[in-house]
This record gives sequence, structure tokens and C-alpha cells, in this order.
Amino acid sequence: MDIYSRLESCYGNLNWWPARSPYEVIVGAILTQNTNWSNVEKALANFDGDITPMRLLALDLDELKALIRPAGFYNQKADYLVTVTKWFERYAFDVDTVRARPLDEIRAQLLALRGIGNETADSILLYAFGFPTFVIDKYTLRFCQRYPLDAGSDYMSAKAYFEAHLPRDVALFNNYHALIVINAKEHCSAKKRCEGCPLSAYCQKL
DNA sequence: CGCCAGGGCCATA
DNA sequence: TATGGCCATGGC
Repeated sequence: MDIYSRLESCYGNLNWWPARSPYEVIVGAILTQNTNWSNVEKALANFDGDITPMRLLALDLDELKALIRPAGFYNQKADYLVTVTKWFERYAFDVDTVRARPLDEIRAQLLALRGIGNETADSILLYAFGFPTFVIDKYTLRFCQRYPLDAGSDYMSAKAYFEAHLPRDVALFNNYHALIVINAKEHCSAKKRCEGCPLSAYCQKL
């Protein structure tokens, strides 16, 4: 929690996920798979402000691929977007209907979809629907090695660690993951060698 | 020019 | 269960 406090006092509340609607979070979560966020923004901009389930399902596959092309992997991602949107349709595209179900049930449904693994599932659960699930990504796994956390080295171990050591608070889970990502981008790249990092006192510098 | 970005799928052993 | 190849664009 001390590590979190340092990050929070440095960066504040980042108010993730940057999106105008829960459905846009879902779309962004697919598009950002192994992809720079700036490329995702270009793809989202191609929708000209209309990123809705109905719009997406009305597009034919080639049109959809053309729109999301800047985000890369557009053949598979177009397929993934249609798949997850049809899943959402089971709930009449209604966020509250999804939220009324148990977290584990929705998580299992998402993981069963083609194109949705642990990280994408948790990103959607937390940032689109507000479920208390901790998101792990490549940055977070590196974070667990870099600082003395003893959180394991695989996705589910790290997730279990954070959830066991933090209060089950959606706002906290939301901002903690965002802070880890931002801090990694700002200070943990090969170029910017930890200069000014608020966690430098803890860093093991592998 | 090469590297890599807020992964996940699939084939192989 | 654990690797490795593959998918693709754009910024640096």
C-alpha cells in the first residue's frame, strides 16, 4: 500500500479507462491487444464518434477491418469485436444487466469467447462493468519482479496477490493498474532509465 | 533500419 | 504446462 500511495501522490487519480462509454471500453480492450494505444486512438477515430454495438454489427466484415486497420491485427480483431459484441447482445447491450450477474460467471463467459484472454477479460470486467477484479498485464508482471512483492510470475498468481493484499475496492483496482502502466511508460523504458521515478527507492533494477 | 506496443491463438512436445 | 510462431500497423 505504501507503493500505491507513492504512485497515487505522484500521478493522482487517472480516471481510467479513457472512453466515452462502457462499450467503447470493450472495443478499446480488444484493439489494444499487443498494440500501442496511439494506434488504437486512430482506429477509434475512424468511427467518427459512433462506436455502438448496433453500428458495429451493421458493418460488414471488410468495412470493419478497414476502420480498425491502424490498430493492427485487423483480421482477427474484427472477428473478436463481432464475437464480443454478440455476447453483449445476450444482455441487450445493457451494462446494469451484466453487472447484476456474479463476477465469476461473466468472467468465465468472456474467457470462453475467441479473442478474450485473462487481461482483456479483466479489463472489460473492471473498466467497462465496474467489477472488482484486478487487471494484470505485461507491465504489471514486470512491476512484480522489479519491486519486492512476491506476487508470482504468471497472470493468475499476480492477480491473486493483488486481490489478497488490497481492499476489494473498484476505484482502487481501477487506479492502481492505471498507475502501474503510466509509471512504467514514464520511467521503466530502456531509454528513460528510472529518472524521477517515485518508486526508485524500492526498485530492484533487474 | 530494427524494435516494440496496455495479447491471444494455435501447434508442438 | 510451457515454449514459439504468428498476427500488422505506426512511432521512434
